[in-house]
Amino acid sequence: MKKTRVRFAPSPTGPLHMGGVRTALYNYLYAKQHDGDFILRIEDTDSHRTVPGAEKYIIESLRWCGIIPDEGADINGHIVEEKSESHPYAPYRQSQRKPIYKAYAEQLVKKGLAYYAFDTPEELNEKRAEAEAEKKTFIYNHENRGRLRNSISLPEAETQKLLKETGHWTIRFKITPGRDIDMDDIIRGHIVINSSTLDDKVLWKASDGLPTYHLANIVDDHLMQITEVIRGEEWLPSLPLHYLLYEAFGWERPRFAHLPLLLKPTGQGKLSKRDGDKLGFPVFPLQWTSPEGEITKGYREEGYYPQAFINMLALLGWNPGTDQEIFTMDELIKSFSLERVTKSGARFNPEKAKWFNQQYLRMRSDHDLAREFANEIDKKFHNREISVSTNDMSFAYLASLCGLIKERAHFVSDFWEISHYFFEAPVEFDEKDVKKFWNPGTAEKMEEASEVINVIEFKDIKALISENLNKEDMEKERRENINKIETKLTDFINEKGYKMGEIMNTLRLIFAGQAKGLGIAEIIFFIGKTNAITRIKDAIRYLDR
RNA sequence: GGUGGGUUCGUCUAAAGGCUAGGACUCAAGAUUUUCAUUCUUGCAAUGGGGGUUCGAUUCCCCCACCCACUACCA
Repeated sequence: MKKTRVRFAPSPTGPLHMGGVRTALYNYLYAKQHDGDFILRIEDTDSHRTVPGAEKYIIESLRWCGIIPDEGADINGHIVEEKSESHPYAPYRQSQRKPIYKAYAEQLVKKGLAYYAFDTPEELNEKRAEAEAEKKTFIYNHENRGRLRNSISLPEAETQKLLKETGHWTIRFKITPGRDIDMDDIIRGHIVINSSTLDDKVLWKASDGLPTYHLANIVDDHLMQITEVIRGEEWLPSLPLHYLLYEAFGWERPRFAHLPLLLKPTGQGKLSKRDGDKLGFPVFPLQWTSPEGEITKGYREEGYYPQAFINMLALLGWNPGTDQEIFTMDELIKSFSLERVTKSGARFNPEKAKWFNQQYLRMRSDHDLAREFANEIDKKFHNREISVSTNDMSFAYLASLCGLIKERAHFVSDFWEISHYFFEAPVEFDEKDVKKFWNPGTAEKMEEASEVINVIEFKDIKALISENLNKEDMEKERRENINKIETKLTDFINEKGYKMGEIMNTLRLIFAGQAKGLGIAEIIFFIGKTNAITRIKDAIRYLDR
């Protein structure tokens, strides 16, 4: 049994988008499930389209997602250029494999399966334009090649002369017409195509001495002993060509699987790189800065966890056949199968993506969340005093707070919005809520509430933290103290015959600036007695004018 | 235009000829809660159309419609 070897072979023409990440992911899952290798190969045979930084971006994106190539890139995230035991097929960048390809193309010419063509791009464009004017399509194929300038139509001497004198000739694959090509796709099953519909594709071009995608792809997949080619559906039309190429070389071909496309959330067409900013969700895993300096945000910068991002992508076009939706990478490796990949294109749903992140946020420990939240705060207020990350005392406070608010957020970046009033008194009060809850007599009730709070004997969060309790005791104490505050407050409200909603919401308005948020007892427990009373006094002064 | 691929709730999908077409996201309602959120319950909502084959089609076959991809010396 041959060792499973699959590859992800992106072209560094720009940032990798999420469709590309999914293709890489499926390759990776398949490889790991079969105890095989996942190879990264850079297909940069079009030097004009190569974008500086794109290659690095692709590798970093895959690393962020936890998709680490076994071959192709080293542990530092650089494409491997020198052969070694762990990288026997180096270099893994096609531009650096340049010397390899010409001989293979020539080999096909010798076999009579390919030929030299001398038509210039301008000549061909002209032909295409002419055909289009007649509402036809110009195809470089068996019908036309006899009328074009190539080694089939031209005398041998002329061919030799042109090969020597011109620098822009190409080698084209000679398609024999009238053959039904039987193909198998792991996802789509049996497909038949007649070779007459194919054109004589360029395999190699003298202008830059480089192969085209098709040749480079087949040669490298063969040389690198690839066993399964898992790629996007846009390659399905090239499958017959690739079958014929393997046949022409006399090589055993890999098995093929063509993945469904990722479609735009709204409107028509496949998800494209431009959709991101337009529709308000990222299309890229990481932030991308174009060579022109234009910045596009990625999932990482939007606050997504890579695990959530990967999980979401895995389920876009594949399902396990069960109701399970949350998967770790290891679980994905165990459950994945190409047979259960969907055939039809999948429309990407940004709402579901957020939901996935919410699920992962909740699974996170308070400690981890606190660290992430501290970073957020530092980023937000690097010039202000609210810096909690460096202070152990505050960090414990943060962790405890995170445990309380994580149910209410999709992202850590939501945390500040939800909990800012734990760090500083509200700077303004919601007008509607003031109108609703601040009536004649409210000030007096708040005075009373403030007195009640003043006499409650409780330890606030800071006091508990300073006691260095263990986890269980801490949790127990926390609950007991919050309960105590709550009981005293409700007793007061009931004894006075006040309305629960009225008093509680007014207090919330005072503490949080609006009539929504966490439990009053929890807020008091966190901001502490002194702080709570000060806020009430200040609010009365401010609102009771 | 040509070639190929596809088509189940708004979206992602399950049902490999056989229970009332199931689940998730979204949305709505209710319960819980001092508010918001969470949680729980309930609800809305689909087999593109037409022919076959069959006792019985989401499923198999044919035609149509629509969507998508490809159609470069790009990948």
